[in-house]
Amino acid sequence: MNEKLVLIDGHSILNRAFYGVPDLSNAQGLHTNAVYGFLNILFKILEEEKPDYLAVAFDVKAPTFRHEIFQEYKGTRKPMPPELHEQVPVMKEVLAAMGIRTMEQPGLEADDILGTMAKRAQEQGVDVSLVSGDRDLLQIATDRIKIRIPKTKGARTEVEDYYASDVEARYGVTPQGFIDLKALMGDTADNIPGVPKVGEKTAAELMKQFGSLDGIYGHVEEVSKKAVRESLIANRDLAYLSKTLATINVDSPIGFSLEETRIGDLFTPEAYEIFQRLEFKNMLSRFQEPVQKEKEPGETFVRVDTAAEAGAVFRRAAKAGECGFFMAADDGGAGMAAVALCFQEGEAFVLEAAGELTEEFLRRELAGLYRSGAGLSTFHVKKAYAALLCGGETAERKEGCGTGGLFDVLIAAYLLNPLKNDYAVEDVAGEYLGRMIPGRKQLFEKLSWEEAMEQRPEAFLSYAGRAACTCFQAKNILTQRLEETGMLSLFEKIEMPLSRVLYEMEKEGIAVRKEELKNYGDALVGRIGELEKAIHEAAGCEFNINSPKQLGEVLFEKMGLKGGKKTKTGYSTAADILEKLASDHPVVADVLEYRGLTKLKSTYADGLADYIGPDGRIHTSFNQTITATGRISSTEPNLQNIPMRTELGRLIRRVFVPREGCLFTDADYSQIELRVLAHLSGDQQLIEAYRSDADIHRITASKVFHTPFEEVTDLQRRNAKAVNFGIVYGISSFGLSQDLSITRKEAADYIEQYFKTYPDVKKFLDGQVQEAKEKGYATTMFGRRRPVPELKSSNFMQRSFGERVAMNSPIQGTAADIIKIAMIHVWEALRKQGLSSRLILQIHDELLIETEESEAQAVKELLETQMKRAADLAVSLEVDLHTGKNWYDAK
DNA sequence: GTTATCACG
DNA sequence: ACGTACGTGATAACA
Repeated sequence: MNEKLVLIDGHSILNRAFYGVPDLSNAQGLHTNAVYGFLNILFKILEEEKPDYLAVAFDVKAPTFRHEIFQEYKGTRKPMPPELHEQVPVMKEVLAAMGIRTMEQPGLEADDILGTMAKRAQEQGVDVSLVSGDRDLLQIATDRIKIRIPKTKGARTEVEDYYASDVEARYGVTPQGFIDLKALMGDTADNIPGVPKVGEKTAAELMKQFGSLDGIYGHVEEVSKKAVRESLIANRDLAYLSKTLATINVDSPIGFSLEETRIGDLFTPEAYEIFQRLEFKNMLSRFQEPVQKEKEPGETFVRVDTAAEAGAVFRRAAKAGECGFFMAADDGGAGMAAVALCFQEGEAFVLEAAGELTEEFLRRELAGLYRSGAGLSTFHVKKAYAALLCGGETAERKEGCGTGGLFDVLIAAYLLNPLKNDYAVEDVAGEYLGRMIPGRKQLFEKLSWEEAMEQRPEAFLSYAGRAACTCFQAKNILTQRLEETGMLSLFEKIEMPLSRVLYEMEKEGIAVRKEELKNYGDALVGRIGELEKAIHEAAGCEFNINSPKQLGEVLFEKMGLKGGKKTKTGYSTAADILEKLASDHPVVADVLEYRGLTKLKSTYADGLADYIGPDGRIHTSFNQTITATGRISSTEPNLQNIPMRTELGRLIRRVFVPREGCLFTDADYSQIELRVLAHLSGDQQLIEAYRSDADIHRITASKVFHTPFEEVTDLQRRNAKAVNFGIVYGISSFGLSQDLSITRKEAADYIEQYFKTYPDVKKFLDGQVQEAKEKGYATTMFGRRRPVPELKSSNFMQRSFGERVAMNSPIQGTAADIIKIAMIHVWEALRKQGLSSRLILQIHDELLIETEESEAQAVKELLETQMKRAADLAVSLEVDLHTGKNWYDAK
């Protein structure tokens, strides 16, 4: 078995990875997608080849790059985008850390280095795999040198392999012939002139006929096309010059030997640190276990397993006055595997729920610690309330939401960077304490806390201990960062109290009538069956209507509807496309109806049923650290997207009911985002419009279309409404034209008129973009920040997106801040007034209260008061109130 | 696991 | 010329 060398064309693969992998960046804003993609390709190749030697070649100077998709536009050399440029040194750093030889040499192109290395290795009896995205390398393929070209196919990469024989099979020329082919065609991107009049087709034909460049010139008179023949004769020198230029020099004077490329351990501690920094979390699992650092000097984790000792630990924590704790609890606070405490740097006590230390015991002790008035810092406080609050609250903490003294590291980290997909204790440790610690996934993969505790006791001890220490230590720095960024008050006054409110709302849940839900679902089945039959009949075959792929094929190929391609995988069958085709064939309407009904059935009728608990209620999760703008989200199930817009869908709200003796009170803000816009922009026209208390869309229509208020048509009002929405989203004429099915020109006119009507709105929006460009983030009225890294992108699309985000985020975010404030005040007012009515749902601009019948009036007044006064704007906040015996009736 | 679709504000 | 509305989450299909 021969030894094996893998050679990689560095810039080419990096370039390919850059365009093949969606934009990624780490916490420092460094782009990482190309490096990530490169490593994925590298690992795939290494797994397949298991080589003995490995090296990566770079050009010394690579100012420009040519991407595959630009190859057809010969001569277009795209400058390397800065997002890619900044990744080149990072890539080299990564390779160096992994002990992989990088080869670059002034005066030599990467191709020449690769070719020479490949040839020398071959001479030494070593098999070679050369990985490049560039087909030019095919010329050095032999029966021992394999050229491997990675292709991004959808999500994963496939590799095309070429030995010399494969080149011939695929292109009809030998690797040598490949050079001649290029010499004939030329390649402006590589500054190879080629022979005028000879393009891709002609060159291939000539090569087929004569076999080589020499062959062609040996029989040049036999070239049939006159123009080509004359050009060949006239440009003989040019052709041979081109050949020289196109030839990769496999005898370059390189200063690299095969031996120095021998592979060592790639997964070194240095590499581990870089991977951490780049946030390539899923790649960390490739590292051997021992990479998890030895305990830092002076770091001690103590396992405590008797009640007496545990009690002493809690007393010491209370005495210390400041304590970080970490609860290893998987679901919403129900089961707790362990709790770890840290009240002195570098020292943690881990209390596992076992033996004497029952969960109940731990909860009580924790609650006692909290009642003692100690400052507590933890990660995901919402999960801890079940413990913290057991046994009641102290009188002083019954004021407000009682979150004084609590600090949630998760929420703080979210506020400081709301764009991350997930937050974990280990990330906070790395980002804010500069301490790299092994992550949960890395240590325990998919184990539950309970399993981790049993199967990896030592790792569990140190993870839990470190987590507690991280909470303890991070509080200061996070507080400081919140202060510096102007978000401390947002954190203390809004987010922390809100976490308590959300906990209570989740615990409360909402009652759902199971039988009625079942009936609702059953009622859909009949019609779904009818539609299915009708659609299959119209199509003339049975197929899965739920498959966009099959549906597209049936509609657009078999039935010949004109639709054209829309998505990268095929035809779009989205509702807005189908609606435009509804008049072409009756089956389209059936498909749309079928879609609507199956959605109701699967997501709502069947989907919700799975979440009804033993208490007959659904307890959703309200997530506080998900959205980029500051909204909350709802999962398992999502109760923020229960149907509303169609009557049939809306009927499902009848199954959501208040408990016995209660009714629902529903309160929603009227156009809160537009009112926020009026306030933030200070536009007098818009403010006046709201002060006049008339239909805002109608007023806008009247002004924009220069029509007396009374004569505004429904269409004009609808258009004005769409413009109003568009403004909030960060308007573009294209987006508006799509929404209204009008031309872009007309849409642009509407927008222009709108801005003439409300000139300060335009000033405001422009200012927001400007400010976000300068600062790198957008800000809400309450200081919440959303970073907008897209504004720096060199890509037009991305940058435009950034601009819309810069316009939208302050508006959506401020509205989110306001309703959060309202929620806290409503919750506190209910408690203060001793009412038993409960806040149970929030749907962005709407609150739902399960209201004790006798408290109906009090609740109404309280809701209206608190919601209206949640923020002091230049326009009033209006609230619509409804009551009913189910959610449908209360809207 | 990713993609397309569609429910909500 | 580029190709889009802002913010979410659940489902089914498909790889």
